[in-house]
Formats: sequence, C-alpha cells, structure tokens
Amino acid sequence: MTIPYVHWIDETVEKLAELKLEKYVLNSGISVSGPIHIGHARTELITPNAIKRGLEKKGFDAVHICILYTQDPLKSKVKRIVGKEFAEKWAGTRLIDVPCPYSCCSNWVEHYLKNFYETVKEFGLEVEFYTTTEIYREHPRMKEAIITCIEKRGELVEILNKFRTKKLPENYIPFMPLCNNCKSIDRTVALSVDIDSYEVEYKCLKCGSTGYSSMREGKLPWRVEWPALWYTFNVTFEPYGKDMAVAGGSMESASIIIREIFGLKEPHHMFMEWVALLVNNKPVEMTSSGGVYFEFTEWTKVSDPRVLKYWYFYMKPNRHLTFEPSLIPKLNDLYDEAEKVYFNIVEEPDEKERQAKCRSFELANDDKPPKEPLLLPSYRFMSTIVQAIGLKLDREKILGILKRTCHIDESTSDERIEAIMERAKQAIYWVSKYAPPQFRINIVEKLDESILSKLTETDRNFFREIAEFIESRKGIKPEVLEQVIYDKARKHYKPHRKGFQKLYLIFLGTKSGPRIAPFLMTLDKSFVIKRLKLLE
RNA sequence: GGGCCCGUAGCUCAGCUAGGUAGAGCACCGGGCUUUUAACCCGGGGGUCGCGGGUUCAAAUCCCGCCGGGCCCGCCA
Repeated sequence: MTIPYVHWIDETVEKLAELKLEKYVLNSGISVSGPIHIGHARTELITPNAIKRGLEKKGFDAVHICILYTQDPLKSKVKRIVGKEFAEKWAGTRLIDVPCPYSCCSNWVEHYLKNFYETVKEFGLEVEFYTTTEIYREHPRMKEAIITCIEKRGELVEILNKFRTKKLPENYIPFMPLCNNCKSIDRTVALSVDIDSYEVEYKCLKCGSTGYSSMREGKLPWRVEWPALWYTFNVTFEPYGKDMAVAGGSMESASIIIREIFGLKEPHHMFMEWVALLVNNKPVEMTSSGGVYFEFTEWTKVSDPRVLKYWYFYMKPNRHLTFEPSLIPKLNDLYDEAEKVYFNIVEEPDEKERQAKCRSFELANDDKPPKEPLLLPSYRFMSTIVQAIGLKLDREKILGILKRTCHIDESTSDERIEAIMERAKQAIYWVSKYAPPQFRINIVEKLDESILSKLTETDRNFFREIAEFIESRKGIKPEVLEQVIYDKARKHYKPHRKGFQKLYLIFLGTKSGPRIAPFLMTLDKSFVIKRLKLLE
C-alpha cells in the first residue's frame, strides 16, 4: 500500500488543473516597506512561479502577477533600518512619496527595487509586476472596484464590523485619501465622494487641513484593497503567509467581500510558512521593515539561484525554515547532491527521498534540467581556492589550481568552466562578507621566530622530504601527494598527526586546516617548496 | 478572545492526506582509518511517537478533550 510520490508543487498544479479554467491568474504581493528578502521570494515569487509553469506545461494559459504595495504608508518601525529621525519624519507618507533614505535614488520605492527586477530575471522568474500606485492611477477595473465599494458601503461596513472591536460608523467611506498638504495617507478621513470627478473630500487629522484630492492618489483600506485587487485581476490562486491565515484575519473578510460585494468567488489559497534568520543564534522571522532580513538581491551575489529554489522546493511549504549566511556552502552541497542523485552518480536508497530530490532538482531548473551534470567543485573547496589566491577572481590561477587538483582537464566544457568561475566569484563575495572565522584561511606571509622556534630537526627533515617529492614530480595528483605526506608523517612522527600540525603551522600558523594536499596544491608550487625548505 | 504551525531517539526531522512490526541523519559507544575549517567505512546502544479518552481485529497515523512550544490576528498593511 504505497502512495505514489507527488511533489507538493505538482499536487497544487493538479488541483488547480481540475478547475479547467480558460485562464489562471496566480497572485502574490510584496509591500515595499523595506528591503525585499528571501522569505518574500519563497512565498511570493518562487512558489507561485513554479505553479504557473506547471499549469502551462499542462496546456493552460497562466500568468503570475505580483503586486508591489507602494501606495501604503511608511511604518514607523522602519526606524530600525533607517533611523528614528527619518522614520518619524516620513511615517504615514505613501512609500512612493518617501525620499530615498540614503539619497542615492529618486525615492524610497526605487531604492528598494533598485536591483530587484534584475535579480528576478536572474532567477528566471516570469512575473508581471504592478505597483499599487499605478493600479490606483490607471487600472479601470480598480476604479470600478472602488466605485462599487463606495456604492455598497453600507453592506461593506457591516461585513468589516464583524471583524472589528472598534466599530466603523454606518456612513464610513472605505477610502484613504491622500492629503494634498502634508502628503499623509494614514491619518486622513474621507468626508464625501464625487464619483463623476473621481475626487474625495477629506479631513487630515495630522495637519488639520481639509480639501479635495483625486481618488487616483489614495487607496482602499487593506481589508477592502485585497478583494478589490482580486476583482481587478480576476485572481484564481494566491499563496499567503501566516498573517493572512488567521480566523478573523484579512483572508476571511476578503473572501466574504469578494463574494458579497463583487459577486465573485475567492481565489484558491495555499499556506506557506515564513523564513527566519538566525540572529544571536535564535531564529527570528524575517521582516523587512523591522530590519531582520537577508536580501533577495544579495542571493545572486553569494550563490546560484537554483540553490535557493532547490531548498524551497525540497522543503515542504508548511515547514518553518531558518537561514543564516554561514549555511550557504551547506545549501550548495544540498543542491550538488541532488544533481548527483538526479544523474545517478550517487545512489539514494529511499525511493521517496530519491523522487523528492529529483523532482525538486527539476523544479529548481525550471523543468529544464541540464543534459549533463555540472559536478562543480564544492562551494567549500572553491572558498579555499579563492582565499589561497588572495580573493581575486583570477581566471588563470583558479583554473590552474583546478587542473592541478584534477577537477578539470582539457576536455572540460566551456559551460562547466563558466559555472565554476561563477561559483568562484560567489565564493569570493561570501568569504569576504559572511564566512565565519573557521572558514577563513590566512596564509603566513613570512616565517618568523614565533614559528621557527617551534620547529625541530625532525620537522625540517619531514618538510624537506615533502619539498623534494614535489620538486621532483610533475602533475602530482592530490591523492598521491596526500599519501606521500601521510607516509612521511608516519615515518617521522608518533603519532603521525603531529606532522600535519607542523605543516599547518608553517602555512597557516594554526594546528589544523583544510585537507592538506589539495590545499597545498592551491598554492604556488615554488612558494610551497620554498616554504617547506623554510626559505621564505 | 480567536486562529495557524509544531510536539516521534540527546539534537534536527521523515513517517500521518489512503490505519498494518518505530525510521533517517547528526551526536554517543566499539572497531577500522590519514588531523581533513561539519571526512569516510563497519558494528552497537538508545523512543510509554506530549498527555488522556474514543473508534478499530489493529492507531504515531482517524475523532474528541487537554498540556507544552513558536508565530499570527483582534491598529495598519
């Protein structure tokens, strides 16, 4: 009685496919209240995009839209990312009107979206983005939705009041106007609406002014805005985080509103857990405005997008994930392992596990897995190599080392070389910015008394023999050198590990280090020989 | 006040959607081995599946009630 394995993405696709719709609109949304992080990427970008592709593969017309909330007021909690003064000055202003906090872009939104679209492209995501600012200004369906909400406001208030402790008055106008005077959007009250001129009469509680402003510049309150967007785009599916999942939360009210006010059915939903960041060794949910995040645009600098996609596809959606930059080599290993399982280079005895890895690997590659495995040197080893050559992206040196360590040869394809160089570039960035101390290699520049005084005659003989071996041979394989070092260590020391300790001492000034032979081969041969002879 | 997720070996978790002998990795112990910035191989110990009840020939799995942990909503988004 075994249940056939179905990946959770495929399961969702199957369910949606049963609806047999002419067109599928998969919606997601991100508030541009700060940096867009990799937690957003899980729920709002990567997951719905894979579902879209799944539907397309089955021959359906599907589109993935992502709404960027730029019309929202700035939250005061952004003080954690931009300082108290800035936050207080601009709190309550539409994000689109807030200046760039670092004075490098034309405004807040532009600053936080600066490299965003490019990263989306690098991730191979096919998403249509809309800002709420442009939707309010230009989208005719949104205008219809707003007018409907105002016309049916009695009914709407009744629905909203079911979810409120502080009840809204019967004549409440469900609209947040923009104050022309102080540009606030969260402390204004709509007094009356003129549908023909599409203007709203308002009173601003912040600056005390009254006046008329265009409804194109205001917004609906969130609980109404969400279903209005469903109506605007005819949304059929939407993943959401736990903030929306709650009984009495916005999803529940939005579902009632879309049915009763707009006469449509609510979209299908999918619950996704959030991604936490390890802060002081404790997981904290990522929050852009609260200053806890790992930026989405940062990902492509440290790693291949497929690595993050693979992680998200391999883990179940209700799984709470915890991220830390020091996990990046590990996550790369996870992807590399999946590649090996997929190409039958490594055996995965557990059939379900094998399928989970293979299917997640395919999904991470947008269902177009490579014909041949890349089998890159591990991220960890790449981080050793780049450190040995001073964290410079020196193509010749890197490829030279990889040749010496037998990772590549003349027959290695250009595609693979490029992938290796890409990983080298990422490893440099990672080592410089994120590597914890135990991953850092500092080669001893010059031997001084503090080291020389610790060496014995035995050590000198041991080093000299290794030096002579390296000198006498060309094209040594790492395994061969490893064996030679081991044999000589056993010959000179008891226990032989002492020999290894002395080797690390003269190269790194430490008692331990990376696997010795491949490490020595990352270094310049003449330097290694000189150092072993204690000449430098 | 309400909701969601989680609770299975020391740790991280799989197994629960369709009930059928309790699982993996890490850690630990023993052995092998070359100190490998989380090495590898062989063997071993280790669990009242949070608690209580119910359904059933049979429950980690389904139902009800509790308890514990985390998060969220009841402002705004």
